[in-house]
Amino acid sequence: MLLMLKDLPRYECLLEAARRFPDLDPTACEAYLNLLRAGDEAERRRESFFNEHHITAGRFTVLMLLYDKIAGEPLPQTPADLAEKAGVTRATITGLVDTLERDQLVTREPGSGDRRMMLVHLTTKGRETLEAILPGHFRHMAELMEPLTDAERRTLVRLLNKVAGKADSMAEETRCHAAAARVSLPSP
Amino acid sequence: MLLMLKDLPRYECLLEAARRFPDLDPTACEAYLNLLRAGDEAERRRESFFNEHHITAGRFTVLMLLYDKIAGEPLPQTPADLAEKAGVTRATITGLVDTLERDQLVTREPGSGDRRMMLVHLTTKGRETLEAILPGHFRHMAELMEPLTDAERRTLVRLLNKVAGKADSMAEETRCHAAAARVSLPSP
DNA sequence: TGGAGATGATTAGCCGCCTAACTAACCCGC
DNA sequence: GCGGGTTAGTTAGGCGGCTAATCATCTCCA
Repeated sequence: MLLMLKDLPRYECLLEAARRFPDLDPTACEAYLNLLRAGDEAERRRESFFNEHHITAGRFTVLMLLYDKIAGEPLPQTPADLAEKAGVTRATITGLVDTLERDQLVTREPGSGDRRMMLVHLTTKGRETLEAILPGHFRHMAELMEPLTDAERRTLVRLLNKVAGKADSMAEETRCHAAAARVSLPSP
Repeated sequence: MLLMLKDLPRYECLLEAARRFPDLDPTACEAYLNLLRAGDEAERRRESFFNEHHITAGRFTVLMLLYDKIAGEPLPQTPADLAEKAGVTRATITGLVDTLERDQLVTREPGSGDRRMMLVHLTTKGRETLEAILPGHFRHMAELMEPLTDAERRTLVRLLNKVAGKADSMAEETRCHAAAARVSLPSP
């Protein structure tokens, strides 16, 4: 969870500041700060909801990934798969699976063939825990989005997708620069 | 930073899932997941930018609060003020100010009158560090929001404000429940 | 066939955020 | 004045994210 300003600067202040900082684009800045704040608020509500159910967002995500295709069968997966789908490093998954295994919500087993691989399975207790949380979680989402009409939700999704796409391409660029740096400096 | 799904479920999957979970509102769920993902992506880009300048988002926020009114004079403030404005606990501010003081970007001094209070000051080095980062930070914001037109930015701000307002009122409600619980259970 | 490099998972250590508990100082009413 | 509740700041401990380094295994090619 990120540290964020509780009360955002007013737009007039941004205009004022833009006079001193030619790089400051007031409408971009306003949109950016509002996005960070709304995302942060939503995350805090989410974590608060999960805390009431004695789980964390990270653990919940792993359980959801193992539960997978909500209509289908739970599917054992490797830590690397989970890391890829969750968008975190494998080391983070190791830590989460450690605590989930301690609480008997998942099990770890050696995988098939390749002896480096592990397979993480959802246990019956894990499935029951998840299914006990899900309805409340869905209601929580619906409550948070309640002030938006369906049309507004569609608009919001469209605009957020534009921003997320841009963020993605910026991340890509950073990775390329890093790779290029590694090539030009073979052994640090 | 929160662990989040990299690829969101498609809308058809949500419709499918809604048949099994009557509490699932597909458009709310889609908007919610997109908000969390976009917020998370933006935070990652932000942290990545700050890392390149050897600072963290938390430390940057504290420096900004001390720099304050961008056009005005740096203003010493108490840790409690900083915590309130940043939306974190006082303990978090203590930790951030510890490292900022170690790096000589701020100083801590006993405050005026009330001997419990401390005043955190921005040092010259702190101000110079911040001013070296700000232009790039503004360009970073502008780049991320570049795919949106001015009209879209205004719309986005309006919709995000609705959601943030709702999140705020939900948090308020939680706090009231907690307070009520404390009253009805005088000594745990 | 055998060694180099790639790819699994894990470990160790840092950081920021949280809550809960503590200390010191303040204020207020008797 | 002085004792009780309140408030400021800190400390201690936990968690979850990250990177970098380690170890085991696999793969591929000379």
